[in-house]
Amino acid sequence: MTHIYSKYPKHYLAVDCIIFGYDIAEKELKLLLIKRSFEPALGQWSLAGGFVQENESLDDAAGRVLCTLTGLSDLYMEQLYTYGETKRDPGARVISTAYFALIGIHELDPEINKKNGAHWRSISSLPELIFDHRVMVDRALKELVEKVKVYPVGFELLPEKFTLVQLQNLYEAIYLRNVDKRNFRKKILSMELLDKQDEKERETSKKGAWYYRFNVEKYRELARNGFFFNLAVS
Amino acid sequence: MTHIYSKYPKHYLAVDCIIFGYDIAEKELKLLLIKRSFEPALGQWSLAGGFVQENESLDDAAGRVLCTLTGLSDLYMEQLYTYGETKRDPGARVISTAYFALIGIHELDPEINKKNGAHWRSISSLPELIFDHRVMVDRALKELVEKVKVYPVGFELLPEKFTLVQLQNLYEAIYLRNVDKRNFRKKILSMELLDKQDEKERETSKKGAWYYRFNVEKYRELARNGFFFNLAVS
DNA sequence: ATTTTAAATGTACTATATACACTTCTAGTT
DNA sequence: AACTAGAAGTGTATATAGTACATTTAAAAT
Repeated sequence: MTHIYSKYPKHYLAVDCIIFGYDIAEKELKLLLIKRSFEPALGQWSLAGGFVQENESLDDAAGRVLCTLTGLSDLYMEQLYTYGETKRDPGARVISTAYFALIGIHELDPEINKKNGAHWRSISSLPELIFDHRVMVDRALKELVEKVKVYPVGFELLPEKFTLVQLQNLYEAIYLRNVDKRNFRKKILSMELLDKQDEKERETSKKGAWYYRFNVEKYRELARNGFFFNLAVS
Repeated sequence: MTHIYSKYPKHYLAVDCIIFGYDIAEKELKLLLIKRSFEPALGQWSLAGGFVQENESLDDAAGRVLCTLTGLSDLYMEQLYTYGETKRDPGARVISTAYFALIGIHELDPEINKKNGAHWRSISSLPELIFDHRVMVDRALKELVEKVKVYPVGFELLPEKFTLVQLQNLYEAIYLRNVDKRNFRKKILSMELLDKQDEKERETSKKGAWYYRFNVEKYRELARNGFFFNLAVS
């Protein structure tokens, strides 16, 4: 007996991951891209992707792709959009769900990258990407800008301990504009979500800059009570 | 010769549409739901959906489903989220991309609804829905609330001509809270996007309320120059 | 003429966002 | 020991936007 749905066509389904990182030294937002080692489009740059298997959800598939590539699990990850144009992949019709992920570059072993053909590339000078991957990246960038305004996701791109200067530089790299130092500090500190550490970062200045940590528990507690994170600039 | 992707599994792909309408008289947000006339889940309530065909994009599929159901094309429509849990449909593994659409209830011929088994149901008293459709609706509702704050999409739910009272009632129905009449009017009128008509709505009061029209061209022009629509309330 | 009902209107206050420049700290140099 | 250099750190005044709030106006019905 044929299945009730059997008169409908089936499709290849993929996930593609837009993986953001932030380079503290260069003060630049980066993307983890793959130099393809297989056809079609061998040798060209692409997002990390993979086909959705029978027994895994979309989220699982994206998590698997991310974990295979980075060796990391429990990354910040979010579904972005599903791209379903019939001709988007010249190899065959493939529908692809894009995910964006945020990872601290420091967490990632450069050896793993080498092994996987993965490279961090600056947002400001991206190579040409295959298929509609550039469209995905542009959407992810927009989403990231909106997201960091009202959710404390920027911290995912920094190490556990970070300075206010580093945090501000990150926001400037995402917003692509300068932010007033005093207003930025006033705003973030007034939320009382950052715990000042007894330790200074001493690489970039003689004076040194105090380390802070983002207090996730406190944020969750406040958010439950209707608190809204906000670091938007106009 | 087998195709390069042939080692990967294929999947059923569907679209489901969360169709919002607004009842001016009842001042209530509504959803267009289907009483299923086929298995699985015959007789239960569901969103309007359909399978994605070989030769159509996801957007096309959603447009087709909407058009089949309502007889209307060029509806306001937007991709919402893709649901890919393996067991979400008990009939078979089906990945579904949810779209939300906004339509003016007045535009829709009640006869077409009858023919299609479609019914407008109040958001405040929705029946139980099949599969994960309730989850889709909840996400769409959240999205709608955020959307009407910063984009002029609420007008899609009203007739061409509407009064400020009707517009405010719509926002109150979406926000699920009362809004100050004077502040609301001040805000929307200061944007100078509404063209006052020489005609009054006379059904609901002796005095009558002036009709307005939303000026799309003006909005587009302003938006190009960095203007941001905003009818958020805190 | 009076009543009734919903539409229409303005101002004072509060909170948030923005603009802006000097002082502090400390390692390295003289 | 004093000086220099370079980045970290800090406060206030102004402008803008958000909020709270009550009376008048219009017109149909009696």
